[in-house]
Amino acid sequence: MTLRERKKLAAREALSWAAVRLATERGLEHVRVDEIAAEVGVSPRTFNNYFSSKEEAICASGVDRQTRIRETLLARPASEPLWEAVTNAVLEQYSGHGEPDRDYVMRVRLMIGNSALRGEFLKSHGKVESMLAEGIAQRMGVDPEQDLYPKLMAATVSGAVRVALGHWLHATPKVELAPTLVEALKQVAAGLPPPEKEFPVS
Amino acid sequence: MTLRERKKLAAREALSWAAVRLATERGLEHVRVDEIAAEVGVSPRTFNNYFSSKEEAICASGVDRQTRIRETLLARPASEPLWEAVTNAVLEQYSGHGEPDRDYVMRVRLMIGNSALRGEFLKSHGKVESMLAEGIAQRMGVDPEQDLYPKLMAATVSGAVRVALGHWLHATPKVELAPTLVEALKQVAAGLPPPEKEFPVS
DNA sequence: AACAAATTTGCGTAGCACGCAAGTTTCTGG
DNA sequence: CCAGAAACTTGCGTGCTACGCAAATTTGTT
Repeated sequence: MTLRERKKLAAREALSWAAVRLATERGLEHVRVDEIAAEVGVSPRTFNNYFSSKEEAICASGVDRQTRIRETLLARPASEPLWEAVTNAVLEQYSGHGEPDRDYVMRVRLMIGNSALRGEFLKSHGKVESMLAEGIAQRMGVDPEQDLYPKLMAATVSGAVRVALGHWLHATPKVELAPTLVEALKQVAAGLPPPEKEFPVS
Repeated sequence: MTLRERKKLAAREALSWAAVRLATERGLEHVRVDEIAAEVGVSPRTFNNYFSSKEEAICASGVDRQTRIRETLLARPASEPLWEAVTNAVLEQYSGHGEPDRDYVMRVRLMIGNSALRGEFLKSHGKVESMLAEGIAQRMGVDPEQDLYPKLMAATVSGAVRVALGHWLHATPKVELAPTLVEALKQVAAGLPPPEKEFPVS
């Protein structure tokens, strides 16, 4: 990787993290773009070369990492059934911060809590969803524009992840993330069978 | 319904439609907030009392209508199985413009095509998703904060609708909307079984 | 070392969201 | 029908922001 690219990536990440840090400290509305730029030692104009809003900058650090879900998925053994592979790929994404990653929690809470960020959060999940769809299509060897399946599965998985994240954040008493993710994915993979109040007949 | 409320609603809809009309004519970036306000005969400041951006205004007309999905769902006969009721509720939402509603097509195409609007589009679908989750929870008689199921199903359905819409818009040759929706919903309700290349056993 | 390509930066501009404090319309109860 | 209250509209002012453009700087290539 060339120097240029490394520098660019570093700047991008630095800006994103600075944005997150300042926003968690003072609240998003009390952070100005200039300050984020200053924090990194870069001109305000440059900030806008990387991101077109502070909201985007805040979400970027998450998206960038999760965008690799495509590769993560393709790296799974080909023998694995599709749903299993996808589930494992998702879990790998979130296994870095197994549980006690305060920073990560803060960031997600920030994103979901602040209404100005929720929109950008959804937008960012959209990007991840595209990546995932590509990965699925590639693994299945089908054209994602022709066949509904990949996008459908990507949307479903992405939705499940989103819901699981939200639940994990707000649940009282606390629950663990990984099991919640697994449970959510298992349910959608089973077609969300309506929970029976009585025991189902065998 | 009191006069005040009627006027307010009328203003809101007028603003939203004016925004859509102007945006389809000239492209979003060549529409200024002042013009939208002028078109409706209202002060620019008032526009911002209703919407906090042109993007929001454009999506609003769609969201407002679809927000009724909660009532639509609750109005379905209680005897109907959940998935069936949800599917029918969704179809009802989109049956008004069965197929040839040019205005509607233009608006959706505008929203999905323009990158500035895609974010707002996702945001708006998020609102619909919440409504749907509430409806499902209410119909099931469970607490949506406690039980994952309603949000999970809402996210899944909402994702399927989104994908179906996208496919319907871009597919060549053209496909019909309703069958596409039904197919997408059927697939997610079945847990997206991996399509077999060979015939499945039994 | 020298040239080409990409990136940063400052400047200028147009636009926008929103708080606030009148002014205006609608609603309510007597 | 008529006050007084409540809701909504409007104009103004302000600070922030996104982005085009062109010059300066940095990085890559031969």
